[in-house]
Amino acid sequence: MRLTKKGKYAVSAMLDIAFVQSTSNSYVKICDIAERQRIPSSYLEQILRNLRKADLLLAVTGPNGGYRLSKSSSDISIADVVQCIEGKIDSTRCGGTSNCIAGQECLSHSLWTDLNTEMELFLSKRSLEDVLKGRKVKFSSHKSALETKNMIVIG
Amino acid sequence: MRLTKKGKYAVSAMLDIAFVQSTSNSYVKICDIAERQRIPSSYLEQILRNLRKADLLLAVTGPNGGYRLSKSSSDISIADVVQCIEGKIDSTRCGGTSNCIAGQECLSHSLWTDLNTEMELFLSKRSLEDVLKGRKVKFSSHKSALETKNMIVIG
DNA sequence: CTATTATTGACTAAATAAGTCAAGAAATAG
DNA sequence: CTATTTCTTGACTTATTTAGTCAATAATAG
Repeated sequence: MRLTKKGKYAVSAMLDIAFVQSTSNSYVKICDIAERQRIPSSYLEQILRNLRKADLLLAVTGPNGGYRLSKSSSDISIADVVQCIEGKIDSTRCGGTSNCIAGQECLSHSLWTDLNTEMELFLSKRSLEDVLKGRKVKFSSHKSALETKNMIVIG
Repeated sequence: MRLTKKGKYAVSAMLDIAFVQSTSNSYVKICDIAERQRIPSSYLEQILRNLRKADLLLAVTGPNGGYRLSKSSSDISIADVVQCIEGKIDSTRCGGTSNCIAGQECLSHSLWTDLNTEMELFLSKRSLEDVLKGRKVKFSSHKSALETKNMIVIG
């Protein structure tokens, strides 16, 4: 499997957006996400662009624009996000063709495909909402999203 | 998690050795493993060296020398092999320190550590022997290991 | 019109993985 | 003891991937 910073940034960003949406109705700007999640904003642009193309995000240009989840945070799995950014998970040597060596499938082939399946399952079972809920929130609810901006550590 | 060609080569090589040992008593030479498993032999040297340093292999120099497993194939897990080559699996952004962002633990932190745990467990549960046994062997048992050499695709 | 914000694609830099090499040391067969 | 076989070592190069940058463009609210 592949799980790079880019994929982790993507998950952090999606969780950030999901969180902001859960407390306000506004669109979320790249630069705000970048600041909160400590992600280089020009890199984040690239990432959010892919998430949008994959229809996981909606974007609105212009003043008060930004990003929104395209569907409920309970309908987007971590696997959706990771696969969008990292591509299809594949641990095999042959790229899944089973032509590992001299046209034959090797034994570790199924070891790696089984591992893939395991990981995909793990990430598919968890929605953004699940992950958000897993957290003991660190700020009191009467504060606005803006006020607590610096405290949100959803990364 | 990290799982590169190097780690997969290592697993292939260990399975190859385990297999040869299960049919004969001889030490297994780098160049034979390299040929069967299609691994650049000078790269394989480097890999086997690490497996030896980690006491997963024993080596004997000189004519009829080569490598042997240091213990039973049922006592060496895939996790042992992968961790020896790839180092400790760590998917978190902070390197496990929980200082993800501004000194605070981020929410996805536990997502990634849980994923780590899951994968480690998966690989720990499988010994070399288990993986070998999972295979429907493709050659009849009356042939010698040497005769069937080219058919062994344990990769 | 102007300010704001996403969009695009091509670009560079840094890190990591993959692979090579040459010289050496150990063991053994003969 | 000598020639051959085989592992040992460490430094090296190259290729690939990841990470990050940038500048110009397009859309929209007010």
